[in-house]
Amino acid sequence: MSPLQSGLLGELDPTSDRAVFRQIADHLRDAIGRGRFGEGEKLPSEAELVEHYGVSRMTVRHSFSILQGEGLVHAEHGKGVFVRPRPPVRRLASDRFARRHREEGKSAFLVEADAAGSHPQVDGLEVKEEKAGPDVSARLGGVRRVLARRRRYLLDGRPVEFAASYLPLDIARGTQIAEPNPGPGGIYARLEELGHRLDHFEEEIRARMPSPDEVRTLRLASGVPVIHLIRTAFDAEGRAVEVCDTVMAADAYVLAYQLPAT
Amino acid sequence: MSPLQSGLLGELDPTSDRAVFRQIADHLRDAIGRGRFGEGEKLPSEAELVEHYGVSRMTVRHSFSILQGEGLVHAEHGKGVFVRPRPPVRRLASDRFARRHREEGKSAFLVEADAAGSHPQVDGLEVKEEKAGPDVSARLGGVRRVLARRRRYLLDGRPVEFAASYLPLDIARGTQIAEPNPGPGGIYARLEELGHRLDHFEEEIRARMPSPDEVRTLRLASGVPVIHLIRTAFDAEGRAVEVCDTVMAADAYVLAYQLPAT
DNA sequence: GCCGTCCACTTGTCTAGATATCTAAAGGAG
DNA sequence: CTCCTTTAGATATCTAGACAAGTGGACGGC
Repeated sequence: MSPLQSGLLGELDPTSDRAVFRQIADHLRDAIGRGRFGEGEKLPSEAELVEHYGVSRMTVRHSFSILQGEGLVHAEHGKGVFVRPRPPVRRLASDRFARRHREEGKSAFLVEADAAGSHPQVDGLEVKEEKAGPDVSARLGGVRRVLARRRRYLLDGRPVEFAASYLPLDIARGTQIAEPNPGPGGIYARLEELGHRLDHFEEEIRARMPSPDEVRTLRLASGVPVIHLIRTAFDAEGRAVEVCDTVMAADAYVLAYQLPAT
Repeated sequence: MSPLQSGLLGELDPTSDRAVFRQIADHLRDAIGRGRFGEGEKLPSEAELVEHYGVSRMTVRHSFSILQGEGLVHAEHGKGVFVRPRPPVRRLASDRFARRHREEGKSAFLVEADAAGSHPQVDGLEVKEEKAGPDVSARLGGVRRVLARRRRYLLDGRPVEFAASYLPLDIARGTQIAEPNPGPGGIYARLEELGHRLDHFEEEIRARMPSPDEVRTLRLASGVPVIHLIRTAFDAEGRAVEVCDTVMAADAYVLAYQLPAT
């Protein structure tokens, strides 16, 4: 174990009433903030910090767990604790469902990812008829049974988002929307061909910590929230024709909207 | 200490390779999910769980810390660990800056909160001229110095959001925008009176875990992310006339947007 | 009735170990 | 040179205790 360079991290303040593990977390956070430890770089090992601060190992681990909860660092078993690199973010523009994009024939996800130079993938596709949950049913105007399309999206091999689309059965049953591959332009193009000219979308955005299921599905590091987006598509007659429920890894996305001032 | 009702929580599976503290966290999470412990209700004390599972206290505490990180529970020193109640959420509609609302004379925050039956407050108001940070400068088209307006918003005494508005000095200096109270309709009404007819807004949304500063300012429970919203206002000539940087407690907000399908 | 003290119960912090498991590099057998 | 074993160092899990500090009720003095 190489000795820790003095001055790299400060010393504990025994007069402070701030808990020791918090002081150590503060030191490390500060050092990361100052760029003393760069992205992806390894922090001092637990043993080194035990030595440096003269505390027990559990105390140092507690400090690390604080920083993990903040999403600043991540631990790798047998290797060390590393500054978490900020992954490239995908920008979701508010015009991503504009008709002109749909007419190019590829789905919104694939078009955008290609443009950003990433390798996109779709995964775990599942299409089936099922009973609508209460929330979905309410948003679709009370329908009981829906066609559900679920899928997961990956960027350069990393899962970033999974989504479920729900459509009323009287619209989707027997159409290409009920096929695994909905064809060029995606289900929105098919909806318009079926006479449901899309008028507008409503999106609701929440952020929260992920459930254990979501951690698994999106392979989330600890300290990474999710963005929960619920989009409802309305046709020209004002009918809700689709609800899309999307959960995104928050560190992979920026959502961008343009609002009129009128 | 009252004995734990048997059957309330399961027993450990010694053959499982899942860590004990995770199994306990799973049991508690499951029990909360099933409504076995309702919102605001007290979970069994550490000592009771130590007794029930036959493990050491640190192990039980580890389980609790997992659930805290997920935002499911919160601990109160000397009292117990409680299921975290879901606070009422405030819905931010995408037309909240529409001119027709501005003309009513009250600020967007106060109007909405009153409508929702809550008691709104604004706090820590600070108005001053300063050097623009690189991000703000870039968004405002390269201006170096700006007027900064900072404030914190509270709902029924709970801080839910703090925001900083930045305006180019050549627009704001010497106007009512530079006063603590910008007058009826807020700074957007003043901007329009000054000849900057607002054309549209751009909003960028991110979600992440809060910094320690943000935890303090918003009095955030652990396991609650923040929504970071950056809005840029453009006038009819296409000039960026304001950047507003807002950090919101994620558990207090739903953002709603309406998008055209064209 | 009121007020303070005391006590039981609670979570918060910290220690000093033990054992397990994973990683990567060094070293030896073939 | 290749492949396997060993080994050092790293994190993961768990224990059994110690003392600190906040909460709230019981109880007694007044």
